[in-house]
Amino acid sequence: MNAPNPSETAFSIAAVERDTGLAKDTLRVWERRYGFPSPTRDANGERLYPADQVERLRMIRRLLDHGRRPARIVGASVEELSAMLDACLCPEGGTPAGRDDGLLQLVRLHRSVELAAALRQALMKQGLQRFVAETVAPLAAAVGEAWMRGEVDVPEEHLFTEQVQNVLRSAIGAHAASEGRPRVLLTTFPEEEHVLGLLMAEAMLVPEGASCLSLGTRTPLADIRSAAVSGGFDIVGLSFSIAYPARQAIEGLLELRALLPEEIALWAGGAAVRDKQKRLPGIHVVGDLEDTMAALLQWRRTHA
Amino acid sequence: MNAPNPSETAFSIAAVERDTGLAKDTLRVWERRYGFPSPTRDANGERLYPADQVERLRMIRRLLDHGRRPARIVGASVEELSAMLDACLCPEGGTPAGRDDGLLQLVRLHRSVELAAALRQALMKQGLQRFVAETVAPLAAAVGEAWMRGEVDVPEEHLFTEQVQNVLRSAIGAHAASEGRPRVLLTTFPEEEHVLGLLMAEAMLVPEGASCLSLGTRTPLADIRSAAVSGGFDIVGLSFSIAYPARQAIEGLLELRALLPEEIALWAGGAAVRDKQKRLPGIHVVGDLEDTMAALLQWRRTHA
DNA sequence: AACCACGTTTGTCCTGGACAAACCGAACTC
DNA sequence: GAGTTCGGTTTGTCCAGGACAAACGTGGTT
Repeated sequence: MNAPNPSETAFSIAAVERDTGLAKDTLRVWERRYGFPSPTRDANGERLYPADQVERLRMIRRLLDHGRRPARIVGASVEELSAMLDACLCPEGGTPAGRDDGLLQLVRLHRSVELAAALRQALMKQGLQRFVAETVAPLAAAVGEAWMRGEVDVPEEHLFTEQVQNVLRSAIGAHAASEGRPRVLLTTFPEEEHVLGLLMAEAMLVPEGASCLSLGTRTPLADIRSAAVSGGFDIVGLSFSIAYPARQAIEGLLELRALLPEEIALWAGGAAVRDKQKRLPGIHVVGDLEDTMAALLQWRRTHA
Repeated sequence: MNAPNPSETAFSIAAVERDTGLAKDTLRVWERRYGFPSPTRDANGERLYPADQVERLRMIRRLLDHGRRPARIVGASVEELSAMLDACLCPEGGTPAGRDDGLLQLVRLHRSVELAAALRQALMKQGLQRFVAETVAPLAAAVGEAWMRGEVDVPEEHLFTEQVQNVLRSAIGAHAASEGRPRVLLTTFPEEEHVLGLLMAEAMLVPEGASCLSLGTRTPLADIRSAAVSGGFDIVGLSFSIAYPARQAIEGLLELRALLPEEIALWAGGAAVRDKQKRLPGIHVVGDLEDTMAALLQWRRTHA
């Protein structure tokens, strides 16, 4: 069962790039500069990364996503990395008390059938908005933390995304296509692939009678503008995951703000833009889902 | 409006990699070997690809996806490439007569609002199965052809996928989660990102009373096996887009067949596996959507 | 018609050097 | 105290040109 088959315990540079998201050039230059990683070589002189080094690289990648810089962490031991990862979690201390980790366990154990069933059941019981606020959002946060800890990986994250997407899209579609105001256009910037933020926003807005259209992820700026103008939208909503570089988000938002006619509002949500309101004049930063509801009410008051 | 701003008419190698899907190493080695592309250089000696060369590279990429080899096409002129692309389309000659290209126009013109509305309307009128067979599938084929011709690009393809996904997922969700047989597990291999094939299959099967679970795209083989076994599925369905290398599909399918218990059937659909039935013993190749229905009937007859 | 051996094509990997953009912290201004 | 400007440092990406294994097509054989 655990035969030390090299093809199972060591990885080519291309495989490591896929697994860690670190470019081949980056892996080579780290080796040159910091002495890590230090892959062995195969008969042909090509790098072979042992599994434990790949694991360390994954931890490093997670820390980079949280804003650390390479110099201090590429040389660190597994224990030090682990300590840093812990420090990143719950900076205010302590896991939210009483959170239901049952769903998280289903994700971790790949229990796809049970997960799908449990999500549908929660939706029925809570209704769409409470389902999003009380089940999906906490679960997404829990999966994100587990990701940081290395307890979930790409396939688990994928399973989670897919099942939540299924449930949310069906529920959103069940609301009769509304003609109500405001008309909201939802999407992300071209470098952002995460779709759940959009779906959660849509799921909060649609039951309130807003009419939403999602362009999906990765829409070029010019396309956002033309869709917003030609579709007669009142609001454009952008979503940013935690891994999106804050600087790039701000730059892109300001550019889009300049592109859009004044009467179309621009809303931005997600970890990358939280607390950046002062740097984003003319843009409404929505910190969380409740903020979204508040923003909606405010818009309606203003445009009565 | 059309100021010859170099930053708008020339692209870095990284930008070309993103736009064409051709790796940086590949672009450099083609330049060395075939003399094309032949980018200019910026002040720092870095490659700058003019827009027309990027366009040619895109055409080349499309031909590669259809099985051509680089030696004959990398040196070709735009006219020759264009002729080859035409030859790839409708090898039997002639566009399907009377096809409704209205939806395709909406995709090409980025009319997201109208597209979403038209799709919903078609669904209402036709019902889920006919909608998939008569509207979605032809539209997907038309978008694929337009992609080959260069008339649609990433953003248009993305818009199309997103809107169809929305409509199909809500329609599928509207069917009460069925307990019926067979129980079908749907997914793709890790290198395959296209999700529409899965959704179309699910949309055909669910109204027949089958109970489907989609794991989404990019599921590792081992995860497919464990999900299929632990979920008590009767059938595992895999979908392959036209760009998926046939060789890799066959290899992966045989490996998965060996991994799965005998009593779980394995179905494969999509352009990459069409006409490969003889090379896939123990695997059911479904050529098109009607084949899927036939396969379902046959399964029920066998397992009565 | 299916299969295998052989030469060719083709993408990926290598080294080691270079540089610009991103980033940090300190000094400075409002 | 909050924000800005400015050097110095870090860091990712790019370059050249060589090498090789895997993928591919072809022609001969069963």
